[in-house]
Amino acid sequence: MLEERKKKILQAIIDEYINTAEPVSSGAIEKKYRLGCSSATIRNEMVELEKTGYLEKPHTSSGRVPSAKGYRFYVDELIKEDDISLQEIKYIQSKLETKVNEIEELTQIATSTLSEVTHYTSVSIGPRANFQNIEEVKFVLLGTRMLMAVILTDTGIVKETIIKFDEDITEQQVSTLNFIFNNKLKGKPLDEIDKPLEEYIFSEMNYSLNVIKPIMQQLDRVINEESKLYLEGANKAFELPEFKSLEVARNFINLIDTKEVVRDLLNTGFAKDINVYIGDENENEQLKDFSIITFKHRYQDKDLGTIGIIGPKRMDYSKVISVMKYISKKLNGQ
Amino acid sequence: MLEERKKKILQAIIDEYINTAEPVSSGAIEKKYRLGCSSATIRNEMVELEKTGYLEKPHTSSGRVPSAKGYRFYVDELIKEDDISLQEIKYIQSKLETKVNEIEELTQIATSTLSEVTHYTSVSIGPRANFQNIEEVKFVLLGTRMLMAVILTDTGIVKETIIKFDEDITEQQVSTLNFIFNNKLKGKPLDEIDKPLEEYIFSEMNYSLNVIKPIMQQLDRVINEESKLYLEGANKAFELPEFKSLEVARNFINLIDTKEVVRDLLNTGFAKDINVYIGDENENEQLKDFSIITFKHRYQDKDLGTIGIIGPKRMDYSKVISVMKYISKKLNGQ
DNA sequence: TTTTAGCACTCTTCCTTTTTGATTGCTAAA
DNA sequence: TTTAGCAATCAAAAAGGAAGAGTGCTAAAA
Repeated sequence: MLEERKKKILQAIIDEYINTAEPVSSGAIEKKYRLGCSSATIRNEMVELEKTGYLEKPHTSSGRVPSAKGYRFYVDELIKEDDISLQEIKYIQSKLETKVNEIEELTQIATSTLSEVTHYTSVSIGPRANFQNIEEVKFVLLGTRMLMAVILTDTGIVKETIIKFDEDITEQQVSTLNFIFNNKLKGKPLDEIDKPLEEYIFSEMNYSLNVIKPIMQQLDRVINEESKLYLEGANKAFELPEFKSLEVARNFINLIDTKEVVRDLLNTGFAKDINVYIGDENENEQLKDFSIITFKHRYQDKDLGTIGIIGPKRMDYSKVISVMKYISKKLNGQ
Repeated sequence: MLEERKKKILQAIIDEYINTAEPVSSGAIEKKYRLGCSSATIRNEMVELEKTGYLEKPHTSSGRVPSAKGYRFYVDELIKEDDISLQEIKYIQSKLETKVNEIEELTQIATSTLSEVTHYTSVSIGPRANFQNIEEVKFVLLGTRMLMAVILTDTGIVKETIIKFDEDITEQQVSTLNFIFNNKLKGKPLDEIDKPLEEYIFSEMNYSLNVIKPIMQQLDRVINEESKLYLEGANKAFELPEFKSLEVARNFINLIDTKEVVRDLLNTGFAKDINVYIGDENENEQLKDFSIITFKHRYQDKDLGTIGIIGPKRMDYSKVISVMKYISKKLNGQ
């Protein structure tokens, strides 16, 4: 689709731009990259690459800058595989070996490691609770009027919540609750906890409404509640030259401060292992100046959350994707 | 210590500067504030106020700007009491009425409300666990090799943690654990959970080391672990004119991104109800351009966490302090 | 003695103009 | 098809100048 030399020139321009953040001139390419042709030839090719939409010019007499289409081609066709050093591999290994008791913690360690190695802002979120099946539900009485409900899912994720009552709860009632919920819910998807169970309890058990109602409400809340966002290295963004512009900096802070947008981002589209959204490929207007790269934290093919990077369009895609692939492989058990 | 007229002029200058973020001229004060004297007189007083260190001049022919000493005097002596509107009171009331099951949630609601009403970035942290007494400890078996320990403190704060084992745990063992911990620990401060208990268990119970060791380790971790920071409205800072300077903006992001600094801030010095740290009154160099105002979330005089605001030195101290006082009063039960 | 009008002086800010230098696109020769 | 050469373009930096806000000082007024 693109002749070999054009590819090489495009790759050189994008590599150079990723490094310098300055529009790239034909002269710079001629000098730095041995392509066996003069700057005039490169210039001619650049005109073509601009006509076909891979490059852009900030103004008439400036060098070229990759367009979104250019980046897309770069990511799809020109990316460097395994752009990761031995040192980085060792660092990631040591970080991921940390012993954790909760999966969420491992996701967070992976997220912060990703940010440290790539120097971009990273973000993660746990899996949607309602896609998981219930393994076990346990109720614990705390004091006399407070109940803790602990839900264990088949993916090994534990969710707990506290329910307060206006009247005393007896240990007897707690045992009954434990019995009902475990018999009725084992193996069911979490979102089935709602209606059918409520009906069952009311018909079969004739259970006190004052006790069941708050429990159902709170369980419903916990199950449907979005899991917490974890953000790491927001300050790293400010090292980048694009953040010299106050406008861009402000947009970025607004973006990561309005959690919903980031959440949506992490919750959409997982056709591939690694998902790359470049600039205005994102539906959200706020994201037009940024690129997002995400992948799923999987263990034995179970979804344990999503991890992503938010950075400028001029991102080191090769590095980020290589690091992500490595982390993803490690998380999934080698 | 300062004559009446000087006070009035200082107050006028600071009020004006807080509003406009521009150096304040003698003429502006004469026009806007009815002080019954000419701009020349005000000018003369300003010279004195500068000599005694309350004011500063960015350059020879500019208006005056408050110094740290000026702000300090303003906060100590000139602050407006109850600088809070009826509308704001109503808004805060409605927010704080939200029914919550966990105290942490209430702290967070208070924190975000504070940010919304004042338009500054707010931050909060839970109480130090090891200052609290244990009310109850409960162990719950999840599956066969996972134990959840739930600790209820006398302040009503619930902490839970998961412990994983390499061997199966029986319900029998769990009951024994519940019995031991509750008899031995009730009413004790959380940090006594460590050594004495371990000894007791080993001597009295002859309990399997494989079970007790991980439990003790994990409990120790949970108790000594700092509670999570909650940050709200970081983007609000970018509306302020001082954040036009990239330097300041970057410092701010670095600050709130390195959690330790914020944590230290919230964990120090509670001589007064409301604590104000202006600019370089903060020990940390990073904070020299910012002011911090903090207060304790108390309920029935029990410490439930700390809530604070981080903003520019040119902060609306009257408003922030009034709003904080009101929120603090409401949290403490009217 | 205190206050105030008047005014020269100081600096920043904003605007315009000039200079510089990088880079292109085109032309014509290789 | 490639390349050397060169005029044309335009942003960015530097330089210059005008405007205006504000001060500090002096001398008169209260």
